[in-house]
Amino acid sequence: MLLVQNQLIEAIKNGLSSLFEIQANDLVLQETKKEFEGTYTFVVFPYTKQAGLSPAAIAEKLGQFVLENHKGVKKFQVVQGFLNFSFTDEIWVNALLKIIESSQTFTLDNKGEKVLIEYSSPNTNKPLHLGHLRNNFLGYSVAKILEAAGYDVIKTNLVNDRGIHICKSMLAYQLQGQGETPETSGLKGDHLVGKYYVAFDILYKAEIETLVKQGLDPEKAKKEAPILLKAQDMLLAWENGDPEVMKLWETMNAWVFAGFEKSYAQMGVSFDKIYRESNTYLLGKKLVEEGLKEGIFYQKEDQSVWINLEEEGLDEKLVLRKDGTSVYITQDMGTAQLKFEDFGAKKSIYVVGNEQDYHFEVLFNILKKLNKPYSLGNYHLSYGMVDLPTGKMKSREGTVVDADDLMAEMVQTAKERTMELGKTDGFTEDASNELYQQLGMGALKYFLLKVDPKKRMMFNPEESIDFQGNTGPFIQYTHARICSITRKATELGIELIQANTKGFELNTTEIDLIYILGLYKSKIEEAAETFSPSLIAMYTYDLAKQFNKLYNELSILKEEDENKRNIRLTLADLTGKTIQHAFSLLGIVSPNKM
RNA sequence: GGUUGCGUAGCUCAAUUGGAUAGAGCAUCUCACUACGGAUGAGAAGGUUUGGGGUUCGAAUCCCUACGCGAUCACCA
Repeated sequence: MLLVQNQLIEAIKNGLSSLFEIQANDLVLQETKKEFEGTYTFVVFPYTKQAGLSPAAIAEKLGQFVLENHKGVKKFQVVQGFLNFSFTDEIWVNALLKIIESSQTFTLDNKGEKVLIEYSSPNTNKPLHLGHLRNNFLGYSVAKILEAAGYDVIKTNLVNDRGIHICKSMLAYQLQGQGETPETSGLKGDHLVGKYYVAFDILYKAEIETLVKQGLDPEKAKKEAPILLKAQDMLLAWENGDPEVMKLWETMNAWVFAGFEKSYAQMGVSFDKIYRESNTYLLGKKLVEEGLKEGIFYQKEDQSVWINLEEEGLDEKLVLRKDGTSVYITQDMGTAQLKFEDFGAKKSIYVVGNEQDYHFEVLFNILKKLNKPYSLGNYHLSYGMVDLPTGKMKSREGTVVDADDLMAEMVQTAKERTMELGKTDGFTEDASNELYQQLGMGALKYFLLKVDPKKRMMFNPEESIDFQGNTGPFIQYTHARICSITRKATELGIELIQANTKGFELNTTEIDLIYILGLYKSKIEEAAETFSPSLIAMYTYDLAKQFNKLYNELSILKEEDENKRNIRLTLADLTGKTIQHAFSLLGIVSPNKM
């Protein structure tokens, strides 16, 4: 389609220049609105002054010129200042053949450029929740899209396995754990540890209350609660390598990692390399020391280390505490350095929620000041929070939608829905269970990915995620239906169209479908540039919808005209393959039967 | 309070980056079928794009302003 589009642009340019002596460089064609006839629309309003004619008159003359000078244009229509063009059927069939040829491999040419993407980034003090699901699905999908767009992608995960919050779970476990393990409790490791994170908060709040009752200022009470002080001591002990603390930390972390591994497997996401902050924070400290020598950082009287970013429009920022322990940003500096040493990629994408916009602005500015070779290609893919009707999720207060629970629920819903419809007749038990997985996870992933990543989105746990309309299962269904058609076609010995492009007559439904199919590769490109899986999701929906429309209006295998039958089968086949590929970019499986 | 993002149908989301009568799904109502898979298709209804001003041939989109909702401004991560 691109070729046709460019030819049309050229023809319009020539028309403008020879009719009105207007030299226009960047002409943009728009898609013609559904209610009008045509494929592309050229807006002539901007040229009325230069041409000295009414918009309609310009459009009329220009349309006539293009019709005479461009063989592929079948007709044009003028509506006010909008000039709409339609192409001949032959152009469309040729376009279809080109699309098929280029869809042999859907991926774009290799760009010879490495890109790092970091996503997931869980804390090892609690299980994953709904927000993490959006993060993981997004990160995985963006990685897939970048790969398809021709980049060499390295997926990384930075696990936040150290810090005061980890000590909180540990401390509560020490106090109340009584030797409980995942085995004895029957709880998944991350859930067990999360239980003690909540327990800490309860103890902490109780202590604050007591202190306040004793007449202490609430703000002061928050800082001086004994259990909090103990947690701080524990962090220091950890950084000093205290054997007992280290042992507990290792044990509890191992539980959490085992739990996460299961969750990741269920999500269908993976990583090329997993980093742990416990391994990178020392490197961060080293970078701080270097920067201190070079005068990029400075030390205050209490020994804490800072950077001044006021010139960049930001504040002073702490990079090392007065007791010498590292903070969040110290670790991120170390990780950035380590990632560069490991992979040498100059482009790096961080998939992290928009609550950390400020943090990443600071981090990227620090890296620039340090003049690191990887300091210019950083991008914070800042996605919006998932809101519940009750407001924001808070782990400590238990107002979270747990990731494992939600995924299990989705699979269960898929099962019920499928059994209601009696769709698993002839399936083995294993096959049915696999199908429920694919459908349930497809619904969930599509639900979270179809929305523009930058935007906040709403999730209502009371209303289950749909399986009809603009949903994953709707598109999966379309794919399965197409598979059924192509299976039958093979049995009947019906063939796809070959190179012969003469003598085909097309309906608008077919033309519209060819048009959409032709957009796919440019959608991949666009999604890669904007890091937006939602573009792929919306595209796939449009494609499936257009195919279903055709399916309802026209016969495919029962069509008696051989040319028509074969071209429709070709369209079905290509649609199925495109859906399958597009969904793979979203991390969604397209079953052949459902 | 400073910084920053957002506000579109009852609900959840779109809108080709300034273009035509603002589009989909869900929910509501009507219709199509002995079908190549109905987890479908066609249609109705639903909107002063938060309010008010401005910029121009043309504004959901850009500017100003008021209101509303988030995020952030930690020696938490």
